[in-house]
Amino acid sequence: MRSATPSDDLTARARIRDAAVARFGRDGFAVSLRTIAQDAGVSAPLVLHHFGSKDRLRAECDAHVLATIASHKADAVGPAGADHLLVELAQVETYAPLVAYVLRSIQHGGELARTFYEAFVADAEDYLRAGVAAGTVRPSRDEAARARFLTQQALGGLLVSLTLEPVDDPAQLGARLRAHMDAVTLPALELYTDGLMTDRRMLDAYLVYVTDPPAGTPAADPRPTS
Amino acid sequence: MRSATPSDDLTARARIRDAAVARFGRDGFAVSLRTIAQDAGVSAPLVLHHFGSKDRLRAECDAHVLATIASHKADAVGPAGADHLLVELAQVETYAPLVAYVLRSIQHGGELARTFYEAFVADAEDYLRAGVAAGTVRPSRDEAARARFLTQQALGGLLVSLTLEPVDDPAQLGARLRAHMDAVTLPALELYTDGLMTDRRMLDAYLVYVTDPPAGTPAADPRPTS
DNA sequence: CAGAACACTAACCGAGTGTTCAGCCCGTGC
DNA sequence: GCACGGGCTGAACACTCGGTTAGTGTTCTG
Repeated sequence: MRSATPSDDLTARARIRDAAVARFGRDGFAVSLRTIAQDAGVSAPLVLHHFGSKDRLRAECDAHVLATIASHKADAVGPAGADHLLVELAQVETYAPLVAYVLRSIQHGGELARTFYEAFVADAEDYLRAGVAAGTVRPSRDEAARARFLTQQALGGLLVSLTLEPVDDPAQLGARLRAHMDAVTLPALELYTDGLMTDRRMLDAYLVYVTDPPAGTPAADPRPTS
Repeated sequence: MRSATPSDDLTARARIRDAAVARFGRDGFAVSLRTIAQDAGVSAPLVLHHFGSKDRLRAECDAHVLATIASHKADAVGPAGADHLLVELAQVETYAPLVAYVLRSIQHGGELARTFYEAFVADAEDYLRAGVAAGTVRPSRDEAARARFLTQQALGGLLVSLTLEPVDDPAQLGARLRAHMDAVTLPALELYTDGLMTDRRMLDAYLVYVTDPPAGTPAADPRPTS
């Protein structure tokens, strides 16, 4: 579809899409079409005229954000995965709205959220595998679970921080994320380097527990009558 | 306020409040008063008659959930803090809606969310302090930051997991949270026991970086021309 | 210049929202 | 018997929402 001239993408349609991305990222997906239209400097029906419905506008925003960030992912290959990419990207003023949109999307759930999340998990798995191969990262008993765990926690921590102390001005999102990283780096590096426990008792206990669970269903089913 | 007879709290008013907590937890705070009223088996105006406005109903739900969970917190003093309390509580069928409400609240932000979060952070700080004193937990260079970091990540991970794969039936929330803990326990214990890195290079590099930052703005400025 | 195609808007629609109001039902006190 | 008052409801209000329609200019094409 959309076989029109390339200049088509530089006109009001793109303006509306960008305004929608910015508004969605700022205020969530419950914002009205009229607000978006006003931001773009057009009338509300024109939004529908171009995108058909609010859902399709949302879908187009998803695709746009996904494509834009994916195209800039190769460049920003840093030492840490997952959230670090978003933080780096949010520093660049232009991409801050896109990052806000992604975070809003993950907070809200839905298809794009899962897509991004799975991509982050895959990235983390690659990084960890490379680290293990290089000898800088300890191997895990379940590499996939560890990659998922780490990205889930990193992304979730970011989200909690941002939800509890929301950033009003999207221009300050970059600084805000940087502050989050600053607050998190020391505890994270401590934990990643030395761990938390002084001995292996809890881990060992869990390992024998999980390989040889105490007879019957563990704790989920209070009455294992079957 | 509410100096009425104690039986007042067992009637429709309480029924509406409970229905509201359940619905808010299930579908978020955007649900209509009519839906809540229907759940409670009353008319929509009666909800207003009892609570004045939707906001005040929300506030009353907040207070109720906060009081109920706080009163049961002393009992469920477990080994891990923060999210573990919620998981334990969600196992009990009666409290599952309350837990859903809390998580929904943290996802949404607002006052109650901050209240709960800060309480969790304080709890984690206590646990960690006790662990350090008992010699089972390594001391940190910044205990407050570590407590905040750990609860933020644990809570955020829970939230991300639940948002990306939402649970439809509130009765399954307990099982769902238990599954999350199962998926997370092994990587977490591995990380807490052995850490992630094989050497101290990154931590040491960060420590000298943070105590003696390279002149000028550190990393935010891509062109340290100075 | 005619005419089609396009970008765009004012006015409107039906649905759903929180909220208000007049009044019903029913137990209680005179 | 009857007024009364509180729990409660149906109808309706004012408002906003996403979406539709009909019609305006503008612009490009032949």
